[in-house]
Amino acid sequence: MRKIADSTVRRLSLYLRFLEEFEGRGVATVSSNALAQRGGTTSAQVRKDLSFFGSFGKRGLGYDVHELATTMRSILGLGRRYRVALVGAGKIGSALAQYRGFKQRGFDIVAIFDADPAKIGKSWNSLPVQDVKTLPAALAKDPVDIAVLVTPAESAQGVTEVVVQAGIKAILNFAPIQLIVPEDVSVKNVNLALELETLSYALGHRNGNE
Amino acid sequence: MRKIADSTVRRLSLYLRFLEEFEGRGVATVSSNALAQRGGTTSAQVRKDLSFFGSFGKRGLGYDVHELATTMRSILGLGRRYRVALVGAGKIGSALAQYRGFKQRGFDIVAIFDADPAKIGKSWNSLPVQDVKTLPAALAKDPVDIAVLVTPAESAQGVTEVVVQAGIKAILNFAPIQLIVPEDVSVKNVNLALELETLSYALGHRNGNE
DNA sequence: CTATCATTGTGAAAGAATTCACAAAGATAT
DNA sequence: ATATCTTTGTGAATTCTTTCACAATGATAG
Repeated sequence: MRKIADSTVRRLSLYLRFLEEFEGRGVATVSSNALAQRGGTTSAQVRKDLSFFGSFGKRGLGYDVHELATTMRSILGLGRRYRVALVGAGKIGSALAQYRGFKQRGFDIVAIFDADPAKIGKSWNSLPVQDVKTLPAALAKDPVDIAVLVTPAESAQGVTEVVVQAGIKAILNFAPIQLIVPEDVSVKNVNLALELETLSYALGHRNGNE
Repeated sequence: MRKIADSTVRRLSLYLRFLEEFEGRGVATVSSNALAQRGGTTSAQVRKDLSFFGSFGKRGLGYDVHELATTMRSILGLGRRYRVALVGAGKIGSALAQYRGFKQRGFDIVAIFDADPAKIGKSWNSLPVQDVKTLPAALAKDPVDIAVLVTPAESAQGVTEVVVQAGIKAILNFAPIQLIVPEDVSVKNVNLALELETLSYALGHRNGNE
């Protein structure tokens, strides 16, 4: 399949959220324009995004909410649950472990690792914090789909190599460095301080919103 | 000044981080290529990004690390500290309140608000959780620069209107909805579940990393 | 059954962002 | 000094993304 832009995939994910919201409210059909307004984009953008994957609407009527939601879930690979390992049991890691949003959307945190002896052995949300040294063995026994890295910047690349070695193909990285990975491994970066810095830039240059 | 792309600003923020790292290691000069490699981009991209703001390098030599870092900080508006109010004292909010990364980079959380009577009055990291109803009065007395919204989706727009009314011009939004704001207010969205969903898309379509 | 209205799907156009490629400037070695 | 090497800054070319605009399709009202 043709390469789909990251920005398109993100929007699909948003559309799905809106579709589920409409579904919950019992709305049966929705137009590209309604989706667009809810997502802060244009109806042409919505239709173009969908068109990369097929044609799902009815002219004159719009899209069947339930049907489109199902299609979106299938495109996004959300028809199954994902096993997630969390590496790094610091402040942010702790919040993620407890955050219900992940589980709600099909992502189950099934293992937590850290290097700090003070944390190893403690239980978090009923999961034991394991020694990161045991990560290869643990993942060999119980493989996971996704690793979430919440380590300090200086240990992130090392941990990356270990999880890649363990066969993981998807990493959500909170450490503020660019990870080097083989090209069949997907990495998404989240950098909270960086988001604040783009806001401080905007405050200094007063140019509207994103 | 000419409108600068958001992607450029984000990269500048990354470059600054690398520059500070080089600075810490006592490196005196750096080439666009060195910065590019560290940031997972190209040297032409680095030079183009910088060129929007001026010309800071020496041909044949590169950039003075300290000088460029100072320039970047000034461009990004990081020559000062920012007062931040946190709205929403849930799991993620709690982690952010404790996260040292913000303070380190000049962002001080100075007030926390929530609507839940069970949380109001408790202290978090030595800051009292205040009733969100008192937000307008509190911000009138002690203004802040940035609001971080960590509320449920359904209350986010309401809170937004309150903080906008209070004169805030920058919002970091963790709620999974598109906030409607006047155009002189900057909004940055962070949506963790959405990041995981782009990973699940990638896992299903096996197309390399971001 | 006909006219009108709503809405999709999509090529083509416009607009943005990235990469290329090279002259200009300066560093370094001999 | 001179030749060679390094690296910047930047227009031009390219590639990617978004928006436009409209024919095609079907719904709806009279």
